[in-house]
Amino acid sequence: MDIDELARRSGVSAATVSRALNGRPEVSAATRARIVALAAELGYRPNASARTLASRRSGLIGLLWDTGYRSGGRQHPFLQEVLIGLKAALSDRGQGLILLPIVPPDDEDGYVRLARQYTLDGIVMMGVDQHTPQVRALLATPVPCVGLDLALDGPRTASVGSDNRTAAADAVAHLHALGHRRIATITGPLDLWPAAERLAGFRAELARRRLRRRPGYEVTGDFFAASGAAGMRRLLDLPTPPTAVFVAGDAMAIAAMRAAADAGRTLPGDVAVVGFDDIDAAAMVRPGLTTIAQDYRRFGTTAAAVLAELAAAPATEPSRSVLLPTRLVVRESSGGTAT
Amino acid sequence: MDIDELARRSGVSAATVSRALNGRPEVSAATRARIVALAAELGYRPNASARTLASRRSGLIGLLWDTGYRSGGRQHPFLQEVLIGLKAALSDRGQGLILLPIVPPDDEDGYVRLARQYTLDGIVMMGVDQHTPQVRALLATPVPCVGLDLALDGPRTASVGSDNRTAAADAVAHLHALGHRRIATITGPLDLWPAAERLAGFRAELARRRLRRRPGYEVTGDFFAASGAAGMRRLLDLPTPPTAVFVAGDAMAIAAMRAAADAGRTLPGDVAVVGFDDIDAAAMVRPGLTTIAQDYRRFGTTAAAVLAELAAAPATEPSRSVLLPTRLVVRESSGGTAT
DNA sequence: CTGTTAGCGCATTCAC
DNA sequence: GTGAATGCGCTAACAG
Repeated sequence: MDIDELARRSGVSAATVSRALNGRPEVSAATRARIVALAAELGYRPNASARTLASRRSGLIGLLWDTGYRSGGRQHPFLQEVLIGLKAALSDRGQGLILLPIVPPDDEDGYVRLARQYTLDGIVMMGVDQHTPQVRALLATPVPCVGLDLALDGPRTASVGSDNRTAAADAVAHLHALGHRRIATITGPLDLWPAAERLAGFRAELARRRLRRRPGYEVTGDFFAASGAAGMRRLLDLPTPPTAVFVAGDAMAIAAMRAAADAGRTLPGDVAVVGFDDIDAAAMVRPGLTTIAQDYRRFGTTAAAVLAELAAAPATEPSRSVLLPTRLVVRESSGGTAT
Repeated sequence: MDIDELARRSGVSAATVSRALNGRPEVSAATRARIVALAAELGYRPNASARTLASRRSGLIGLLWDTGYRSGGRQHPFLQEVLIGLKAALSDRGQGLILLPIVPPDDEDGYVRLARQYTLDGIVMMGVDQHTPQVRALLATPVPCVGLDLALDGPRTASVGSDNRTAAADAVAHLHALGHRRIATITGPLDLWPAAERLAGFRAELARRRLRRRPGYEVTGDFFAASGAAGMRRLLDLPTPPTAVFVAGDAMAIAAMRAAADAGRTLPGDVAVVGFDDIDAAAMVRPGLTTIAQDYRRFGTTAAAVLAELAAAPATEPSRSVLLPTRLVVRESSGGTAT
C-alpha cells in the first residue's frame, strides 16, 4: 500500500494524496475528506524514509544520553520518566525518538554527522558534558537542541530543568519552620548546573531568613552515596554541628542518614535530613526521606514542546531556559508533617 | 558531501563507492582502500533515509516498551541498563534504536504498520502483554522480535531472560545452607514468565533438598510493595511461620522486611529474606537485602545478537529462548556471608 | 572488477 | 484545485 495505490483508489493523483494527507491548503475539502477516510480505512502510512528523503525533515528527535554522568548511584534518577514524557509528547506530534550512539571524543563532528545522517529534527541531551568538542560542534549548528538539567549555549538551544533554586529554598524553609536554625548542606559537583543552583537557593533562603552561614556548613559532594556519608561525618565532627542538613541528592542523603545513625545520632531528633530527587529508595528506607520531587515526566513533554518552538523560530543567540516547579515530599527524616 | 561528490573525488562511479563502503566483494582492494580512506577523511556518512529507501533495510531496531507493567514500584528495575546494553551492541553493528509509540488497542495492526513505516530490521519488546491483538499481529509477521522477560511465539521470535529457575533454586540453597528448613515464598503474578519460573525453581530446590512444602508457604504477590508487606504478614500469622522467605522481587522484599519489623520480628534472626533484582534500594535499606542480581546490560547485548540471528535465519516456528546467568548478592537480610 | 541505468516512495516544483 | 514531471541520495540489476 503506497501512495500511488492510494491515489489510484481515490481517483486522484499521488500529488493530491500527498497534499491532502499533509494538510496543505490547496486541496478541496471534499477530496481531502475522501482521501483521508480511505487512507484510514486502508491503514496507509507514508514510508518514513521516502518522506524524509523528499521533504528533508524526518520527524525524528535524537536522544543524546551519556551514561557517564549518573547523579544518583546506579540508576540515573530520571531517565525512565523523562522517556515516558518524551515519547508521549513526541508521538502526539507524530514524531519519533531515536537513541543516538555516543561518539568517540576524537570524532569532533560525530554528532553533527549523526544529525545529518538521520536528518534529525532536533536533539535532546541529558547527562552529557556540554563542553566537549563533539557537543560544542553540535550546539553551534542550527539543529534545535534542548538540554535537560544542562545549561546549553548556541544559536538554537534551550534548557529545561527544575527550578532548583526555589526548590532548595523550599527545603530550607521547611527545616526552618520546624525550628532548625543550624542548617548545613551537602552539595553536588558545583560545575553542574543543578548542583550550583541548589546551593544558590540554599544560601539565598538562609539570607532571607537571617540565618547565619556558619563555617564548614557547606560540604561539596558528587551526588554519589560515598560522598554523602563522608559529608555527614564532617558535619557532625564540627565544633557546633548542624541540626539539619539539606543534601542535594537522595543517594547522598540516604548514605548521610546511615552515617549519622552509625555515629550514634538519632534521626530526625539529633539531625534532620532533606534530600533531592525523590528516588524510589527514599520511601523505602527508614526513617523515610523527606525530599524534593521533580516532575521528570514533564521534563520530557516540555523538551518536546521547546524543540518544536526552536524549530519554528529563527535562530537566536540567547538560549532560553524553562524552569519547572518541584514538590516537597515530607517524610520522617525531617520529622515534619505534610503540608 | 554526498555519494556523487565522493565518487568524483575518488575518480570512480557512485556505484563503486557504494560497493566499497558496504564491503561488497567485487571491489579491488586498492580502490576500496582509497575510497575508504577518502570517506573517512571527508567524514562522509551515507544518508540513512536514502539508504533505507534503496536497500529496504534501515538498520533500525524498534523498542516496544510499555510503561504499564512495572515490576518494581516506580522504576522499572531494568530499563536503563537494558538500554545501555542495547545501544552499545547495536551501534557496534552499525544499527540504531528507535522508541516506538504505544498504539491504541483498537488499532490491531498498528505495530505492523510502524514496522513497515520505519522499515524496521527488528523489534525488542519489554513490559508488554504479548497476548493483545496488536502484539500478536506483529509476532505473526516475519519481522524479527525478541522479548525480554517475555515468552514470545511466532515465526521469527525469541526470548531473552535470566535463568529464573536456577536463580530461585540458588536462593533456596543459600537459605538452606544457613540452616533454614522452613522456607516460604512470595511470588509475582504467575501469568508472567519470570514469576512462574521463579516459583518453579523454588519448588524444585525444596524437593531436591527434601524440604517439605508446607501449607500457606506460597503467597502470590504482584511485584508491588504493598503485596510484599501483605504477604509477609500472612506468613507470620501462620501457626508455624517460616524462618526464611524468598521474595520474587525486591520492592516486595523490602516492604516485607518492614512488615516483619513492624510485627516485632528481628531480621535476619527471626526471619531471613532473600529478594530478586538487586535494585538500588536493596543496598540502601538496612538490613541490606540479600538478593539475586540480574545482568540487565547483557539482556540488551543478547537481544541485539539474537535479533541478528533471527534476521539471518529462515523463519522457524519453534521460538528459541536464551537464559542468562544470575548472581546471588549476600547482604545482612539473610545473615549469610558472601561466598 | 567497474560504469550505466533504474528505481526505492514520497514531496514538491511547475504547468494547467 | 489538480496532474505531470522532477529529484531527494542511495543500492541493485544489468552490462561490459
